[in-house]
Amino acid sequence: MENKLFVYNTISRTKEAFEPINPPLVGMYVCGPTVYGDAHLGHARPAITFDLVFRYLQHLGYKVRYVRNITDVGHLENDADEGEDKIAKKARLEQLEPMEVVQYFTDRYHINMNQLNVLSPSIEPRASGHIIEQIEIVKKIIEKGYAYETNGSVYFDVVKYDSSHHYGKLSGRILEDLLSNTRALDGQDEKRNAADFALWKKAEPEHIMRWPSPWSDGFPGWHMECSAMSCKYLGEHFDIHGGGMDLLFPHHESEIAQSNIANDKEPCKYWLHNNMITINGQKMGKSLGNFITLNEFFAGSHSSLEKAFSPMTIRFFMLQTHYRSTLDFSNEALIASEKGLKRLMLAMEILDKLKPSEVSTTDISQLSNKCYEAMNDDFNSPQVLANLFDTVRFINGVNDNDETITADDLQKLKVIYTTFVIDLLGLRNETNTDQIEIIDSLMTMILNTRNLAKINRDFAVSDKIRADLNKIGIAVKDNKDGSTWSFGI
RNA sequence: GGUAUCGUGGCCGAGCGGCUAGGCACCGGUCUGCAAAACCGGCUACAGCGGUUCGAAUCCGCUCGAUACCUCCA
Repeated sequence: MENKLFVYNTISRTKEAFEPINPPLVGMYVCGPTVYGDAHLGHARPAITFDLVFRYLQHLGYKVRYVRNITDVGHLENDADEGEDKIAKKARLEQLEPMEVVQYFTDRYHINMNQLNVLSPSIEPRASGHIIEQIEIVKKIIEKGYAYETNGSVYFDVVKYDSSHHYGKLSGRILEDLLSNTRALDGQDEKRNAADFALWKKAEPEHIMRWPSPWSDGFPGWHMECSAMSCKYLGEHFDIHGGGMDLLFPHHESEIAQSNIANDKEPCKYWLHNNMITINGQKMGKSLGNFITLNEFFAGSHSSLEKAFSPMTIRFFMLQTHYRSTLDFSNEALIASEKGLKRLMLAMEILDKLKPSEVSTTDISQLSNKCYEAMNDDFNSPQVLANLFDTVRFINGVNDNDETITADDLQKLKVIYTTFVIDLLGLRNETNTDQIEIIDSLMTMILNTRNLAKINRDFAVSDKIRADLNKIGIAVKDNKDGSTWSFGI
């Protein structure tokens, strides 16, 4: 295949040719959700971004092992409450076992991901299921002299590490700046330096989630789980590590440090980061009242939403923006996407029904190339969509007999649309295909009746039928040849 | 304050030195009993100020603004 994929590597700040370490195998690790609440837009973006990457790499013929973790241990409330495990807190409030909370929100996360047509990763490991692996890495780092124990907790010695490696090379930081910028901690400083981070944390008595270790009953430091699980399933040095840009520092930076000491090598070859999301230009936050979960989007049950937005609308909207750009949500923008998606899906339906002619009035071959070029340029999905929309105009033109297409080109066009819209962008028509045949028969009956009224010039009746159908969400359109219907307005 | 990512028309967003983005909205027109869809046409921007260049939205510098991270923890 002559396709040459280029990906933007955060660590080099440039687009690099993608060359797997062991082709055709590709290992990809992406930081998954912390399951202590319903998924929101901040979860949807990386999921959809790396779903696109996953789909495209497979399309190019690579055998991809995609690992996306579930974080289910040792989280703190980062807002008001101090020192309490996010999951443990929720468990206490709900009178549930911590693992019950984890299960509940993991299931709900999976449902949301299915709705967004995000493919399941190859492996979805849980941090709590890999405590032993994490402890082993901590031991290794201690043996190599880059970690120390204080009061049952183990910390990574960032200052020592930085003397031989560059701590901050991923996020563009310099250790001296980090140290000088760090605010003075009040009290119990177990760390030698402010920049040091925990590899193992001793659990306080009230902390429910805890595991035995050589140092204390406690839980692993945050960065440990990704190092342990990526190493276990993808090896010490794998191809792609992805995640949100908010994880750049300190999370991914620290993973690099751990890996360099534990395994004497970089964890991965390419670092890919998706950009963040804002709502009406503001960051999303519980305190700002614009914290909207995916379920609220799908149901339209949040005060700042004018209406419900379907999963495919959300997906389409995200794909209309490049993954490395910030993405701003607003009702107006979502409504625009909803209509755009509908136009695209309608064109695909029309495409299925087009009749071929002797000649084509446009050059189809360019479309495929343009779409591949866009995808190869760091997964430029908005450019792919723009290319497809250019052809929508042509498809409509054929339908209106203003343009013509040969049988051969028609077949090619169908393949291109199926490949890019359905397979790669992962968009799908949201009407239920099981029931659509019955509905279609019913609608034919209704429209025939309505047509009788029209022939009799009884427009009061014909308009009432159309208006009533409109109310239940069915649009009727009259053409020269008859009437057609569709879901929507 | 530091680091990172960005600042494009009414809105959302591609673009990476010269040439068209695309979607939505809006305004005309074709079609139509009416409407919608579809099609045709119109509107047409690059935060600001300097600089490089024959030529800059695109490169460089500064200013302003936005978002994320910079904390014990995930």
